[in-house]
Amino acid sequence: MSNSNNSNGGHSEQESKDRLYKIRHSAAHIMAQAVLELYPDAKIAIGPPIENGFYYDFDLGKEDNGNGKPRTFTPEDMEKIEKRMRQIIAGKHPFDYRQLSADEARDLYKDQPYKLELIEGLAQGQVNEYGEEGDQGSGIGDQESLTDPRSLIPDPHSSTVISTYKHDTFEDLCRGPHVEHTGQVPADAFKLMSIAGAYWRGDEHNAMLQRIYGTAWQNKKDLNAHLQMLEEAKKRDHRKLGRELEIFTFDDEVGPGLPLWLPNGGVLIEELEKLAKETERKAGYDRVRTPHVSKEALFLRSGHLPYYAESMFPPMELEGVKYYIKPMNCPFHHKIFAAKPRSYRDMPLRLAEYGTCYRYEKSGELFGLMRVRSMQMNDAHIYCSEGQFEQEFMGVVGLYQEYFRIFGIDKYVMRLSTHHKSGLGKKYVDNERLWLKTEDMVRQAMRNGDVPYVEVADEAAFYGPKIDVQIWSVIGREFSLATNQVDFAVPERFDLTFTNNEGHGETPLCIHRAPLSTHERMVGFLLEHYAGNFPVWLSPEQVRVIPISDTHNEYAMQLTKRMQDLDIRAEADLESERMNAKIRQAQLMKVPYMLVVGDREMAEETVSLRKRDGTQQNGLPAGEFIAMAQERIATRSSEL
RNA sequence: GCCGACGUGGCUCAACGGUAGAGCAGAUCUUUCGUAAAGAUCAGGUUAUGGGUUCGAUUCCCAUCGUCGGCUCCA
Repeated sequence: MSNSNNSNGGHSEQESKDRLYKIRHSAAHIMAQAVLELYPDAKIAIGPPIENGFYYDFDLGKEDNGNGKPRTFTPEDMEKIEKRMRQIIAGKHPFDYRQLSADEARDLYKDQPYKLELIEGLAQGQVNEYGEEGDQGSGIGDQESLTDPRSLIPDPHSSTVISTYKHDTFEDLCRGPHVEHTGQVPADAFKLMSIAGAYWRGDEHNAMLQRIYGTAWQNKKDLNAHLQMLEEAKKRDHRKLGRELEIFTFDDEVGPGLPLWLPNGGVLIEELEKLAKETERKAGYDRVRTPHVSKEALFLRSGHLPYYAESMFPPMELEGVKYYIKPMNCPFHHKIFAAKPRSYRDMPLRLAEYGTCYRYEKSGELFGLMRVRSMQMNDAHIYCSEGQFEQEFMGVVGLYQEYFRIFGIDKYVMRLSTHHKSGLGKKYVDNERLWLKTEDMVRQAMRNGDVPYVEVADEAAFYGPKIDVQIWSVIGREFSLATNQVDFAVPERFDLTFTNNEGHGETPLCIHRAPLSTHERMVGFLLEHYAGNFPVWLSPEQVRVIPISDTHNEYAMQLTKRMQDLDIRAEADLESERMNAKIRQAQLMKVPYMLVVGDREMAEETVSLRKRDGTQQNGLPAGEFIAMAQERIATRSSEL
């Protein structure tokens, strides 16, 4: 979502960014005032600026309709709030900063429990300043930290006292900065976008608050551009394109999160698999195959069950033994490693499988192809010695980079996810020494390979740190595409060993990796990435032959057959339709090449080539076109 | 799972207490046409499902299922 490049001539980019930050932050305060005026009993939580706008969280209590359910905002409320916000803006109330002690703050917010809780955190934060460092993730881009509610907690280094900003009747716990007065928030350049539920402090055990999202810009033009961009984004939403291009579908009787791949989707998957198999063969991987179910014992051994049971389909019991459908492939691969004694000469051992896994994702988490319950993973496990680790790990990073080059993916962030002390023994394997060691190995490898990354604490897998490649769906949702994980724990649980060159048993490290993600997420992502305009090699239908009238059908069929025999995915459109209509059909299906054939072409053994982008080349010898198409396909060219 | 909104033929949408209508897609017939839509006819819906209110429900209420926007979680 980061490519909304608005050019503000005259201002530096940084100035412009700062200004937007202040506008959005101030708009959040103004909205909170408006809400408090309309709902005097509302409890206010937090309201930070975020990418493209701002939000504020409220607790409206349970009064009203007497049904005991929390009171919620309605779309009509949004209009009222927006209207009141404009009035506050017109009032040009100055934003005044002041500092106060914790006790003064407690008194000021005595009726605001959420604020009181924040104040306690701040007060304690000061104590902490001398002890252990706070929870701040480092090095992540500002947009990231903007979306993190924790960033609202004032900077511990500057807050020996608590600060507030006040405008008109509203005073909020805040470290700023803000515009000078409310009039500097452009009244025609903001819009309240949606109402959503959100947990207090992002914790699902806490109360569910009402969040209002707004978008705010420097001027009306930018606002309109943003709204326009959202409209455009909807058009390339993979769910919409997936239906239009007949890639996949869902069926109520099959179940939520269980996609059915239509023939066109089948082609995409076959091509991706072909790519993966070729690449992995060259990189020294061995292909294996494993069952979809196993006894409970396997997942108990791997340690997944206690961490993962919630996300697994419930077990089925047969002859007194519980079986689970696999949510991941690793335990099976570990068993393949263990199938015979291993020597250092076998290492590294790279076991690859496009494994089909099932995860019982919570119903509200499902999202088109990006988050599903059945998935085929571009999985592999690399068993290696510590000395081989760096080369193997970076070999995988190299694979990503090669794939991203092929697909022209450049908008991604590599994210190193590390453990957090507080989760040891719960979320994470309880061995801090190995955590620190492996995390450092990954950092070292990334640095040596000169690969930029950001680091985030408390996001690791339970068995070790990982590098995820973060991407964004076209509507702005963030996902991990590829993943590359270090596992220092599970091989030991499986008693995996190899004999080293000194004749001693040694436990290997395991790298779990999925550079092409799952078919589901990859196809979902690629649909949006290409807006459905797949490169020729990936296109479900590569060539559509369009005879002008039925006297040309035979020539069209001959041509089509000739291409099909060469493994080009070609179809002839023999419908009783006008050529224009046939071209339109092919355009809508985003077929890269259309070959129009009529009397002239038939006589000369040529084709009239129309590419998807509208360019045209008449009188092209058929053989020449075929050679060109074959070359594009064979080299997986991105060129049309 | 949580908060909210929504759910009409394959798709996009209309009607909104009086018992469903259009365009596209589909089928048939006519048309044989030079770079994004030829014409006609036909077929297709127990208005997600199950209850309730009512003389009468697609329209109002409840539940279930599903989808969407978020939260939480994640490949």
